[in-house]
Amino acid sequence: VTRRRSPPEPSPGWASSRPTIQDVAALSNVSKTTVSNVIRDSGRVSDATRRRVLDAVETLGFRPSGLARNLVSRHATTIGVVVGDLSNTFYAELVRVIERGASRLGYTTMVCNTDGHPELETARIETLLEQGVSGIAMLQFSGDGALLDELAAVRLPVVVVSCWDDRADCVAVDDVAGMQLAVEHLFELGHERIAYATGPLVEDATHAARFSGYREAMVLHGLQTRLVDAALAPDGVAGAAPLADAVRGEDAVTAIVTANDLMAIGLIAALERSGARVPDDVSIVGFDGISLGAHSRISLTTIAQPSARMAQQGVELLVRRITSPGEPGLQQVRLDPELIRRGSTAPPPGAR
Amino acid sequence: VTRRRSPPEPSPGWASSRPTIQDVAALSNVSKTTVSNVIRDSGRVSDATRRRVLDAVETLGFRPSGLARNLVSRHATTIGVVVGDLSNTFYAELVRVIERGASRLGYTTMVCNTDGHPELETARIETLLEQGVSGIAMLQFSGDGALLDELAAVRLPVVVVSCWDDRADCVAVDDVAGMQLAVEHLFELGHERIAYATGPLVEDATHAARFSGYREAMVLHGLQTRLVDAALAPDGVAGAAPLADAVRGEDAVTAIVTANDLMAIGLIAALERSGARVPDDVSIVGFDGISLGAHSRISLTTIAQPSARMAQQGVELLVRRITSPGEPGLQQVRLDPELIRRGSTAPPPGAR
DNA sequence: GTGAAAGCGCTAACAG
DNA sequence: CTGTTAGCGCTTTCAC
Repeated sequence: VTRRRSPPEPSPGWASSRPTIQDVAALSNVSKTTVSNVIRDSGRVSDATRRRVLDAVETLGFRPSGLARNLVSRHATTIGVVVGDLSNTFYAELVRVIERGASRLGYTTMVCNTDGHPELETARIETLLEQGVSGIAMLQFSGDGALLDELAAVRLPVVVVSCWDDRADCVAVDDVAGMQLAVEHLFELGHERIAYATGPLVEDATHAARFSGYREAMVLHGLQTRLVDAALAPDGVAGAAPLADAVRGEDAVTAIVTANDLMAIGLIAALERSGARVPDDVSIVGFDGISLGAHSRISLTTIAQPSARMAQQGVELLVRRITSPGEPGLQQVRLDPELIRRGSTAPPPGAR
Repeated sequence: VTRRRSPPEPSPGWASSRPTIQDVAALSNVSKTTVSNVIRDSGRVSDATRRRVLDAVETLGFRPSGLARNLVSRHATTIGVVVGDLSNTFYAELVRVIERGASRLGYTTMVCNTDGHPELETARIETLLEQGVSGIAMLQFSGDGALLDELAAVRLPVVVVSCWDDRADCVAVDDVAGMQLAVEHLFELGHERIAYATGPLVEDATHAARFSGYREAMVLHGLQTRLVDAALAPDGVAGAAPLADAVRGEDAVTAIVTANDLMAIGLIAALERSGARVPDDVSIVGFDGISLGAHSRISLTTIAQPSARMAQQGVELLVRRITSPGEPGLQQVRLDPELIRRGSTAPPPGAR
C-alpha cells in the first residue's frame, strides 16, 4: 500500500553545508534512528555499530542541529534571563552565576536587558517565548501581573530572583528584615533623623518592600520617615542639589539608608560634592553588598545579599520546574540579609 | 497520481498546547501559506483575507514558532556573546549595549561567560554552534586560532569587540596608543620609574598590546620597563605583599600603569592597605574608563575606551556580516582612546 | 539491535 | 492573490 517516494538519496550535493544525521547514517551504513540513538546514547546499540557511527561523526565533523531538536521537542534548551540593569554590578554578577549554573545543567542563557522599562520587559519576554525558551529567570521584575498570567497560560516556568513577588516562584533576600537591620544599626549609633533614598532603576516591588522595612523600623522607634528620590550616576553627578537641602539646616537628616549600593556610592559622591562629609556629617547605608563597597576608599556599610547563593538557588529551582512540571505550590525562598559595618556610618554629628 | 494522505485534520485535540499556523489557517479558511504570508507580511495578500487571518491569530492567541522558523532558515535569529568576565563592569556594559543593538536589529542575545578559561570558551562556542546562532561577538578573546578556523569553516560571522585580533573582524581601541598616552602623561608629571601591572583576567592579546605600548613609550624615553603581576580583588585584598616591595626602597616605582580600571582600583586599595598613599607616594593610571573611576573617592586617572560606540559598531558590523555574507576582506576598526586626568596621578615624591 | 515512517511548525518554490 | 507540495534535521513510535 505504501508507495515509495522518489528515493531519499542521502546526500544530494555532498560537500555543501553542514553534514546532517542522514549523512552520518549513509557513511556508517545504518539508519538515522541508529545514529540518533548513538549520539544521544540512548539505549540499545551494539558496540560495533556505535563505533562505526562515532567514526563517521568524527570524519564528517557532524554536529547535531539543535534547531531540529528544538522543533521536535518543542522547546529550546535555553533559559531567558530578564534583567533591568546590567550596568549594575550586582545584577551582572547575578547573571554571571546564573549563566554558569544554567550551563552546567545543559542550558544556554538568553539575556535581555530592559533598562527598567516595563514595555521592554513585555517585548523581550514575547521574544523569548517565540524563541521557545524552556524557562525564564527574572531579576528585577516590574510586577506586571498580566505578564505572569500569560506565562502561566503557556505553562512556562518562571522564577523571580532577587526580587520578591507573591504570585511567582522566587528566591530573594528578606528586604524588610534587611532594611530593619540598617535602621537598627543607625539607631544604635544614635541617629534619629534617618531618610530613605530610592531611584529610577529600583523596581516597584523592591522599593515597596525595602521602604516598608524602613518604615516599620522607624515607627518602632517613634521616628518620622523621610523619602529622598535621587537619580544618581555612580559618580554622584545628578541630583546633588535637592540632596544638599536634606542634609542642611535644623531638621537635617543625619543618615540615609538607600535602596542599593550603587545609589549609596553615588550619594556619597553627591554629598561630598555639596560639602557634606560622610560619615562625619551624614551616615550612609547601602544595600546589596557589591564588592566595590569593600574598597578602602569607599568603605560602605551595607546590607549584603547572599547573591551567589541566591542566583544558584534560582537556576536550580527554575530547572527543577522545567524538568518536572506540574509540581504544585509556589516555591518561595527568602534568604537572610547581613549587615556589614564599614566606614560610611558613624554616630551623628551632635553625638560627638 | 497523487494519493491523498489521511486527511490532515487541522487541530486534533484542540485545546491542547499552543495553536499552530495550521490552526489559524483552518479557522480563517485559508492555507498555511497565506497565513505565513500575512504574519511575515510578505507581499500579496488581499486586505480582506489579511484581516480574517489577523482575527484568527488574535482569537487563537497564535504566536509563530521561532523554533520551526529556525529549522527552515537553518539558523536562529540569535547572536552569541562570549565574555570573559561579566563581573567587570566594563564588559557588562559592553554586553548591555550589544544586547540593545542586537535586539533592535531583531536578534536575541545568548551570553556566555568564560571566566577567562580557554576550555570554557571552546565549549561555549560549541554550544552556540549547536544552537544555531547567526553570529558571535567575542569580548575578550583567548586568541585561539583553531577556534577562528573552525568558525570560518562553518562560515559563521564573528566579530571581536574590545580586543584586537589580526585574523578576525574586530573593533577595538588602540591599545598601544592608549598605553603611550598613559606613560606620556606620567612622564610629563616627572615619573621615570613606571611599572606596568596586569592580572589573570586580562587576555593575552590585550596584555601583549598594552604592554608593548607601555614598553615603546618607556624605551622612547630611555626608561626601564618593570612588570607587576597582581591578582587583585576590587577591594585590593589579594596580592598586597608583593606590591609593597615594588613601591618601597631606593629603586621603588613611583607610578603604575594598569591593564584595566578594576585592577587599578584594586591596586589603590592594596597600596593604601600597605601604607603607601595614592597619588602622593605612587601614581596610578587605569584603562577602560568605567564610570566608578569618576567617583570623587576614587578619582582614577585612566585611559578611557569609547565603549558604547565600540559595542554599537561591533553589533552593527556583526549583523552586516550576517545579512550580507561573502563580502571579502577583514573589517577592522581601531578606535581612539582618551586620557582622562583625575586625582590618582601627581608628580612623583621627589619632585615636590 | 535496527530500521521505516511519520511528523514537529514553518517557509518556499511553483502552480493555478 | 491563493493553494499545493516538499522539505528543514531531528526524534519517535512501532515493526522487524
